[in-house]
Amino acid sequence: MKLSSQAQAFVLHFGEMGNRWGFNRTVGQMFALLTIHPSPLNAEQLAQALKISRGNVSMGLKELQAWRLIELQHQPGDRKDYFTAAGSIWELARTVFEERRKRELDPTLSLLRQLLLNEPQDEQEVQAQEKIQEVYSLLELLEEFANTLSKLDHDDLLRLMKLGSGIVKLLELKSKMTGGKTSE
Amino acid sequence: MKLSSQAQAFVLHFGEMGNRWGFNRTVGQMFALLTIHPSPLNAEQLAQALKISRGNVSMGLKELQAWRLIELQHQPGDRKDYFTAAGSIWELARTVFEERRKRELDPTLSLLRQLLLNEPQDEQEVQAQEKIQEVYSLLELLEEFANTLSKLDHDDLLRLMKLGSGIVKLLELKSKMTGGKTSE
DNA sequence: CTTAACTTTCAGAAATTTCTGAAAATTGTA
DNA sequence: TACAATTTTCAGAAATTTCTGAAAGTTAAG
Repeated sequence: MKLSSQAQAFVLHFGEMGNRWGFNRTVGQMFALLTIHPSPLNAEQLAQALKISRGNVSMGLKELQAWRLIELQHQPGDRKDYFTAAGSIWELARTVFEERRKRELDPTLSLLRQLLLNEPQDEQEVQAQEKIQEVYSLLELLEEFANTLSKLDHDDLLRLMKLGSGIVKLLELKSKMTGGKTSE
Repeated sequence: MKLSSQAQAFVLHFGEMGNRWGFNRTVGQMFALLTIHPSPLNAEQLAQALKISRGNVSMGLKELQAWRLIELQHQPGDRKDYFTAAGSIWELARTVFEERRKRELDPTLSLLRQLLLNEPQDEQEVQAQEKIQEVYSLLELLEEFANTLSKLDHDDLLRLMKLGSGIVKLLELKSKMTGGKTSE
């Protein structure tokens, strides 16, 4: 378990970006290491490579499994649990995307839905309600769009992402064919 | 500065989601309050409404300005600084999207670009390099796609997001016209 | 059943982040 | 310029998150 300086830098960086991506430093490092390492690793190896405690590794693995980002494997004749990244880079990215959608969007949608059930009691509340409705509509649309993207197969997703400004032309094309704008 | 229970719940929730969206509790609360409140608020009012210190408000306002999510206004005959959310809900969402792209993608792209400049020294490093290249390509594509989306005007964005599974048909349509798949 | 290999748990320690409030800095007005 | 109103800063306090490591739990093999 000797890391090249390349791998080292990669792992440390993902540790630092961890916060922003939704997990903590060591979880980020563990994920990066399992992603970049060619073969599965066990808890002991992770602890040693990252210089963190065995307990911390155990907790981190649990979290990465909750994110569905790693999977357990067994080596024949070895009782230890070995882990690897759950799939290709693209699959991992998809999973992160989906999990983040769940964690960042769903709780808010659920609360706002709740709030919109109440009857506003005065002018103040009517105005607040309107704002809440706007936020809700936007987030709901975003959620649906995210779902749509999640369901695209790899080729379609790739094509879509590569469209660039061609996307506008395509939208106009569609517009002409069906003869309508969504905002009308 | 009396908050309806609606507004209260909205503000508290955005405080709690704050972490996940890239800022801390009180910054999240301040942003929510400035978004839902019909008129601009000054620092004193924010401190009072959220029961936080004046200094904390000052720091929070600074951060929200760095995010370009609020803007300063002045009331005639009043020396205090008043703040409101910087634009409509849609504009705010766009801004959050762009700022997050900057914070979550750009540093990583920059590091990976750096790592890819090094000549791999052995087989291990060649393999690592390949993985890094994969991650880089994906993130770069994501960044470009995010840029494309950012540049779409409101109507186009709305149309795109509402396409749902229609998006596949549109992609196929394009495919037929130009006669190619991106993956070939 | 027993044991040894391994994993998980969790109380408290350490590290990090956030918050307070008093002092310093800034700014508009006279 | 002087001053009062307002905002900013920042050292230390408080709150929160993360981490450790020893103990408890689990599991496969004999």
